[in-house]
Formats: sequence, structure tokens, C-alpha cells
Amino acid sequence: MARAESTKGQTRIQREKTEQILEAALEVFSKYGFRGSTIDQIAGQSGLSKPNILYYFDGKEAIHAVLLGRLLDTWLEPLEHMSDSDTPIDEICAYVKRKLEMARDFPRESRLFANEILQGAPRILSELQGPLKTLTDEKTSLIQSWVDAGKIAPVAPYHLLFSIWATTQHYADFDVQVHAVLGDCKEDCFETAQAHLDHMFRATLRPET
Amino acid sequence: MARAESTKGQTRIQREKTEQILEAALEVFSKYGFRGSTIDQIAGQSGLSKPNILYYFDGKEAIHAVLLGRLLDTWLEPLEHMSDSDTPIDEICAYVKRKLEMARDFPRESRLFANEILQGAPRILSELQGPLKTLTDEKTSLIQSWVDAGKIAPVAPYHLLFSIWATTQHYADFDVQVHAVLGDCKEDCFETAQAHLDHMFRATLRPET
DNA sequence: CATAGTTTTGACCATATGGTCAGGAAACCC
DNA sequence: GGGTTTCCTGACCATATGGTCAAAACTATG
Repeated sequence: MARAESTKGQTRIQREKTEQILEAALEVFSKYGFRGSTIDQIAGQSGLSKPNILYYFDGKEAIHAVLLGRLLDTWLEPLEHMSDSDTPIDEICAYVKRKLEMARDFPRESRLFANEILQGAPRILSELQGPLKTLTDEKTSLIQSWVDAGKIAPVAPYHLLFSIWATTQHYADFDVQVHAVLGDCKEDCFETAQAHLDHMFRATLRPET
Repeated sequence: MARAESTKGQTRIQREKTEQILEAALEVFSKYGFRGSTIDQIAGQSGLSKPNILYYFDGKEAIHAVLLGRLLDTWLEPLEHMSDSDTPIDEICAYVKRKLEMARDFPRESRLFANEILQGAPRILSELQGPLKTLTDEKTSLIQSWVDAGKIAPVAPYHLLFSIWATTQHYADFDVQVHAVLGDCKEDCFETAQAHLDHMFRATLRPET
């Protein structure tokens, strides 16, 4: 009997196959959403048979749950890194840069998340109201303290975060639209985006002197 | 035989029922995506029977197609309104405001669009590469001319548009996340957002003197 | 109200999909 | 090599879902 949860006491095969399935599932779920994806698709993508997949996971939901579970940690990590600093504008812009790099390097994760939220976050609403809210509350306080100290312009901290999330993840989530409009540009696109966002948030945060 | 396409030569009943179905379908599709929605759900939402819905539309795809078709016009209209002006910053900020109001007043339309793009825009890619690209090319030229004339700061026009789309639609598409983080605020949320975005884009566009 | 046309429905069909299971194939251990 | 455990599969099942159809119900009109 497999159905491993933690990475404890797993055989080599269990670890490999589990990973293989999750990799394929990420590919599929991020492309078609939860309901739009089938176990057969995941089977095809991973090169395993459907029953074999169900040998390692308790069902479609379970695979999705594992992916979402891992995701939130990864997703929140850059924000956790943002901490007090003498140069808060640099600190925030570093966060923006990091977030944009994640959109470039992990577009599937971004889309998986976007799909979930778009459809009302039925499976991770509690995570949003828990860990996510806690962390954002903490960081908005930090931002507010910078505002109060006159180190950055008086912005609405929550909405600043929303703007950062929206603008960076846009390049992953709306990738098709971006490329339809831009023609094609590949990596160039992210460099230009990085410059643009850096300009935008620096301008937004620069205190009036 | 019904299956009306244009609004020409339709009976009252045909017009009413067609509208009723589209309204219900928008509700359902925007909430669950195309594959996640069933004709039965649309039937339930509209109070009609499934066969009755299929009497008016050639199938699930057809309903979705009509919704998407209508959508793009509505969606592009605010951008079309942006035209040359002595005060380009005001012009752009008016566009931002308009776009945010649409996110507030038509969140279902926004999510329908987002769902479609997220999943690779299989049904409207050509629309993106056609009308959308044409319009954005036109408007980025306009923005570029403002840059060249020194009326606004030197921003990358395409990325400016992306930022506007991303930040405004975020309030519709990621509504669940916004409210999870913010607790609750209702209309207040949009007012604060409006102020924030206005500040942000004015700062971004203000030419260095 | 009779008739022609339109609208609506219950019953039905074909396929897709999530999931199960008994038994066969590999891998592991002695 | 033999036995035990783990891994894998073909065949199968139940349900959901998109879609059809003949006939009933309704509407409009002479």
C-alpha cells in the first residue's frame, strides 16, 4: 500500500513516481483548470496508466490538493523576505523583481493559483484567510510604518500589494494575451517589463519632497 | 425553428429567452469556466429545461461563443475612447478609472474573459491577434507620441497598458483573494483602489522636470 | 374554435470520466 | 531460487454530461 503523504519512509520508486505524477498534473491543471483536466490527461502527460496514478493518489482531488498545498508556501516566500530596511523603496522593488522572476520561471504555478482564485478559491479559501491574511497584515503594517516615517509616499499598503501581485502575475497568467499584443519577444519581454515595473513602483513610492 | 443569430426577425419570446439563457450562462461560465460548467447548471440558473436551452442554441459552445463575441466589444470600448489630449495624464487616468468601474460593475464579464485567456484563449486567440492587437498598436503609438513630446514620462507603452489592465481587472478576477485579505469593505474597497491607482499612474507618468 | 406554427418537455442515447478490482509483473529480501 | 512485498494493468462499473427526438403544450390567427 502506497498513498504516501510525508516524504518519510518512502521507497525510491514511490518518490519518483509521485513526483512524476505531480509534475504532469501541474502541467495539465495549470492549462485546463481543475474541472477541465482529466486523470487520463495526467496519465498521458506522465506516461503512466490511469490506475497507476490512482495507486499513488486517492483521486483527482488529492493530486490537486498536494499541488495547491506546496504552492502557497512557494508563493508567499518572496513576501516573507521583505523586511525593514533603510531603503524601503529598494526593498519593495526587490520584491517586485523577485515576483516577476517567479512569473517568468514558474508560470504554471501562477496559472494554477489564478485558476483556483478565479473560480472562487473553493479549495484554498481557508488558506487565504489564514496564512495569507496573516502575512499580508504583517507586511502592510511594515509598509505603513515606512509611510508614517515619511520614507515612502503615502500609499494604501494593501492596494500597493495588490498592484504588485497583479502586474507581475499578469505576465504569467495572461501570457497568451501579452504575446498576441506584443507579437513576439521572449526574454526581451521580461526585461522590458522589469524596467517598466521598476520605474512605476519607484515613481509611486518616491516621497514628495 | 429558432436558433436566431442576429436580432432581426425574432419574436418577443425568442428575444426574451435568448437573453435569459445568456444571462444565466454568463453567471455560470464566469464562475466555473467553460469546461467546469454544464448545460444543466445553465438550465437551473435560467429556470429553463435543458432541451429548451438547446432549442435556442446549437450547443454549449454556441452559447459561450455568443458571450465571448459580445464581450470583446464591450471590453475594448474604454480603450477606444482614449484619444489625444492636452492633458494626457488625465486622459490615461480617466481610462484607468473607467476600467476600474467596469471591474466593479461587470465582474462576471471580466472573469469570463480571464478564464478564457488563462486557458490559452482557445476560442478567441484570433480576436486577440486581430482587433485587440490593432487597437493596442494604435493606442501605444498615441502614448509613444506623448512620450516623444515630453508630455509624460518615458514609459514603455505596451507595458503601461498591461499594468492598467492587470491592476484594474485584479479587483474583479481575484475578488475572493482581495476580500480574504481585506476582511470586508465592499464599496469602500473600490474607492480606495481608485485613489491608489490614480496616485500610482499619475506618479508613473509625471514627466521629470 | 380549428388549424398552423412555435415552444417546451420527458425519455432517451452515446460518450466521457472518476474510480475500482482481481490478478499479473517487478522488485526486494533471504 | 523462493517467497514476500510492492507496483502495475486490463477490464470493468457508475455516474455525469452533451445532445437528440417525438410528441405534448402552447400561441397566434383566420
